Amino acid sequence: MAITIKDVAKMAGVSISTVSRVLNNSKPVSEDIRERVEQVIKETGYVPNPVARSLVMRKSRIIGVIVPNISNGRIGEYLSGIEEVGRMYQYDLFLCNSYGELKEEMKYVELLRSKQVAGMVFLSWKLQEKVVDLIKESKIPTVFVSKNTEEFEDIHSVGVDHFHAAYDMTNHLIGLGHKKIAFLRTSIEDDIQDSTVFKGYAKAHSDNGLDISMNYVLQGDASSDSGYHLAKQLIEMREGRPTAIFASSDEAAAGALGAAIDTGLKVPDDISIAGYANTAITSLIRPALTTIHQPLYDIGAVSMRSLIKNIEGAQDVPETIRLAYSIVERSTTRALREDEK
Amino acid sequence: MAITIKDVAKMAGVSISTVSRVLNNSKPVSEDIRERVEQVIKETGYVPNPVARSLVMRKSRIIGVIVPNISNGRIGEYLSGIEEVGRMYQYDLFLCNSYGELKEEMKYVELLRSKQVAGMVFLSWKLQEKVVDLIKESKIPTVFVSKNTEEFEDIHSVGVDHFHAAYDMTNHLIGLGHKKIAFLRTSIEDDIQDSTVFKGYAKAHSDNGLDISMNYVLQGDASSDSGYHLAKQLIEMREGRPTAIFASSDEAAAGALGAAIDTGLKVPDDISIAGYANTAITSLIRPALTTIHQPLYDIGAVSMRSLIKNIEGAQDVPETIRLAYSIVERSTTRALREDEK
DNA sequence: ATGAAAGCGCTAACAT
DNA sequence: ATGTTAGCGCTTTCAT
Repeated sequence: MAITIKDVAKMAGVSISTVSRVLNNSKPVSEDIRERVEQVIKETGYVPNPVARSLVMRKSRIIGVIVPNISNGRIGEYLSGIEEVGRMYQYDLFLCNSYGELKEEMKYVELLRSKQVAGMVFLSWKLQEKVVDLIKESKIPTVFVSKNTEEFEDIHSVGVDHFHAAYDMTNHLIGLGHKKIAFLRTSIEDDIQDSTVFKGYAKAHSDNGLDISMNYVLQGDASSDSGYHLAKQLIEMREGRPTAIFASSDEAAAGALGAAIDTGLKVPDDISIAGYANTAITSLIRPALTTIHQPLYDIGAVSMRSLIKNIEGAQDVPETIRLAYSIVERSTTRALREDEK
Repeated sequence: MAITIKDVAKMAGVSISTVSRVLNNSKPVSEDIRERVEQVIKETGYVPNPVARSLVMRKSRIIGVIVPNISNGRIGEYLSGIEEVGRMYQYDLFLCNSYGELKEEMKYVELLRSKQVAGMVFLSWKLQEKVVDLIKESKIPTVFVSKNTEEFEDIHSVGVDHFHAAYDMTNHLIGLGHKKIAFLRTSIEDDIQDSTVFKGYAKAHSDNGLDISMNYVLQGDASSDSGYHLAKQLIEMREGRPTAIFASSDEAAAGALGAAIDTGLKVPDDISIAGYANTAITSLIRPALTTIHQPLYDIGAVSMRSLIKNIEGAQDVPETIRLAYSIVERSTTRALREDEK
């Protein structure tokens, strides 16, 4: 059996309340007694039992983290940031993999609530109203990271302005002379018009007096496989083959690049490709991928810090934190010559 | 306040022990009472408080998972497997990122012990004796995943036979006619002779009557950056440039490939490259990377399953589980012509 | 400033 | 078969 507060009390010749007081600095304790207790703690290596603590305090130093896919590179980078600041503030992480499924998300929120977590970081490909409501009702301080956080009111969220990010990239492509820009969607919406990223893509077109053709807007998921197959479809178009592909995930963009190379196309000579998020693979593949840099690690870190501030300050002002993104032009995009436009 | 066992007992008109019994099926309860209690539970949506449970049982349904780097692709795949079977058996994951540092690893083991986790999955780039000893002493059921598990006795481990995997790949390369095979090491050992993977590389040479040149054995880490710079060194060699590079991580191999492409070399025409682990990037990059397939997801899943079996069976027979690996020949390697040998 | 005692929500030994 | 009770290890009134 591990040593308990009782043992420490006995050894120091004081009551357990006193030990608790020196442990938590909750009430004044005379100097000599404090020293005696601390001495015993050091000697015995006593560590308070966090389980007992949580029970009585109805609160733990555990942050529940719900993610849609642990093995995804982007999630990994968020997680690094989350973990880092969690550790800094002595919070522990309780990991839940929702597979992006609403049912799982709901289940995990309930689970975390029963675990008495101090707070939650909720990452999702696409936020659903039902979970948001459940979380609000649970009163557990939560920060959200998702592409569609702006659809909800009164929630804490950290991220990038996805609408403008997509807008800027599309605009950039148009500025390069591209008019036939395909868009690879990576999340399933009931209605495409709901997609924040798509809205940015569409707005950039209309602002430039360009129509978008739904033949160029393909639906898949964020995987490289999906990008590969979608791009293949695009490349095989008899006429009107797009001159650029904008994928809303780096993986899908990498897949598209693979498809281009496999079908003998040169990138960016024959087709331009742009990704989304600036994950590690973008600078690893050749040609290196043009993408939108998003400070994933920072988003993770900031969301965690903001969450902890919220927990400890017991404040509850919904905050929307937007971090800067930037277009990173690498080697998969180029300007069209006049005759190509 | 959430509803407790007391409330349920009162509402069902029974004692809390009875409720506890139907909850845990620990003792016979008459059919009608059981039904009444279950009815109340359903109506109220009561969920037992796992914290209180852990306190009295001195055990939780939490598995601590210590990993060296969450954002690493390989770790992500292990984690998926771990998470999946954990979920299947209703165990929750407590995540710790050690950054591969012994100090952190030790700290986390202590932390997890105080959290009364039911068991641990310990992933490490390189297992150190100190932490193994600490874990053994803690008596917490633990399964290890690391390249050097065979250096330790009486530990549970799941993985691949890294010695033979490296041996086979080197042998394969030699069979292709390569005699000048560079080796990119990815983990820092005090003594290179300690490295299991290096041993495989060396043995394949000696078995084929080949000497290894330490000029070809470069030391870096598992990152693509490291692979990039190391490969660049190799490529710039005035004479005796290696005809093949065997990197002990896919990322490093991908970096090496980038270096080759950037310096105008054709792969595999001018140089062959092989990686290690068959992570997602290997089939994403072009040319697709020859590597050693390791069932990462399965290793995660099997280690978790084996751990749970251990926890629940209360057995403690150290087991060494070796899963099959295989050489995956893709497009970064080729056979040398007679005149090139 | 210190100690005694209640109680957090639950399980399990003991009693009936 | 069911209820009573004693903790699990800790924090926090409430006395002193």
